[in-house]
Amino acid sequence: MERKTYHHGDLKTALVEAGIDILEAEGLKGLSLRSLAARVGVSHTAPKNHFGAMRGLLTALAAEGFRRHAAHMQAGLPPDASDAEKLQAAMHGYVAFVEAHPHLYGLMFSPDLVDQDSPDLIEAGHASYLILEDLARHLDWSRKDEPEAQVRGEIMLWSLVHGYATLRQSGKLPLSPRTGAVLGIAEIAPRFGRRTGD
Amino acid sequence: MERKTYHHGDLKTALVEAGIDILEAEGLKGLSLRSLAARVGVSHTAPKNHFGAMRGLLTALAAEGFRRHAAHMQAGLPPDASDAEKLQAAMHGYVAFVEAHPHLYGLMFSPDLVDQDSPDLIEAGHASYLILEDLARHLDWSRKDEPEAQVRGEIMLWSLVHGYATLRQSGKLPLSPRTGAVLGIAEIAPRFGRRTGD
DNA sequence: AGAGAAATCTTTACACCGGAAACATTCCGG
DNA sequence: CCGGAATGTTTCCGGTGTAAAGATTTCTCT
Repeated sequence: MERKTYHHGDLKTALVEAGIDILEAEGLKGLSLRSLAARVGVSHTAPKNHFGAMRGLLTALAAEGFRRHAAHMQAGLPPDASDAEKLQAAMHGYVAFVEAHPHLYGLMFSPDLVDQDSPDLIEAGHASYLILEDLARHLDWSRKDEPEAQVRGEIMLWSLVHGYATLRQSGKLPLSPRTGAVLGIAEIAPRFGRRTGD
Repeated sequence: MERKTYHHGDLKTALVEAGIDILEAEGLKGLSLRSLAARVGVSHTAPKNHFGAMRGLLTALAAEGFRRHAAHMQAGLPPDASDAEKLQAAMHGYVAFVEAHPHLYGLMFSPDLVDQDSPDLIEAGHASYLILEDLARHLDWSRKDEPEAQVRGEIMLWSLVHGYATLRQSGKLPLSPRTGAVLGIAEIAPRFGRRTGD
């Protein structure tokens, strides 16, 4: 990458894009400030002006990861379908995204590498979570003696998808298609809650 | 750490113990071959004889993590209790361990840092999983049209605990005690499956 | 338009890191 | 008891993140 001007023009977004590219191609260990800067055609200290330090860069990458994650789930929702079917599709999209971008998803949940207080990250993460939450809202988790079971149910749903996806990612679950299929868990999930009106 | 003999005597286990200590005190970024070797009182290349490289050391740490994880769950099981109560206790112990040793648990599920083919790691990981599996075996997940629902149920249970624990660890779940309490999810979990004979 | 301030990028230097290679010391089995 | 194997050290190398100081461009204000 050569450039003619002293200033890059849009270095910040270029670094984020190249950073995600490296992350997906080589994983975290392949992502260094120097290799990243070289790819963009800039000195290895240039990123400091935009991200402060490595931690800031990784935080920006994680936030972008949440945005892409949300977009991927959103894009996979069938427009005319029941809530249960939409939830199923969202969970399927969730797991598929993790499987397609394991390093990026891992970074998104690495508090040691990412600044959890970043407003950008918090907003992107919350927006992503809202997709699942909205779909789970239509399930009835309540019991008379547990007024907060609804919220707890949403957390459970998230825990289930996140846990399954990360276990797959870490190679702990052999992907025997009949037992571990993504669809399997997405099919069975809505049975956790009794649908309203059932 | 000073020593009088040229040979350490039991360097391998000393490195594992010190490695876990550093991991828990400072996290992964604080764990370097040099800092570790210095703490044990040995040159920074000495670990190579026992672990080959950094990857081998981290693999040994992860395997030890699985052993401690299993021991922690096992120790927390009430001796005279129903299967449902034991499962509850095991899940509680699972989450508690992750919360007490976040960096160690994170390493245990980091395929980029750990050799997933290590026999030692595989055995330790499997032994740990068996605790949950045995307890979940007494739940009846089966439906007539899904002969493999039992296995799928065990995977779901593991996904749920693992997902909840790691979401907590990553700070994504605010620990509002009434909604996110560890006990809450442990209480609600057995309802996923219909107990045999209910 | 022009001058000073701010933003952006480079160069240089430093401490730390993991790993390879050659060497020193100790242990252990024939 | 001796020679090979195991264990540990020294030295060196390329690579890393970051701090500091200087160069270049753009922005802002008058």
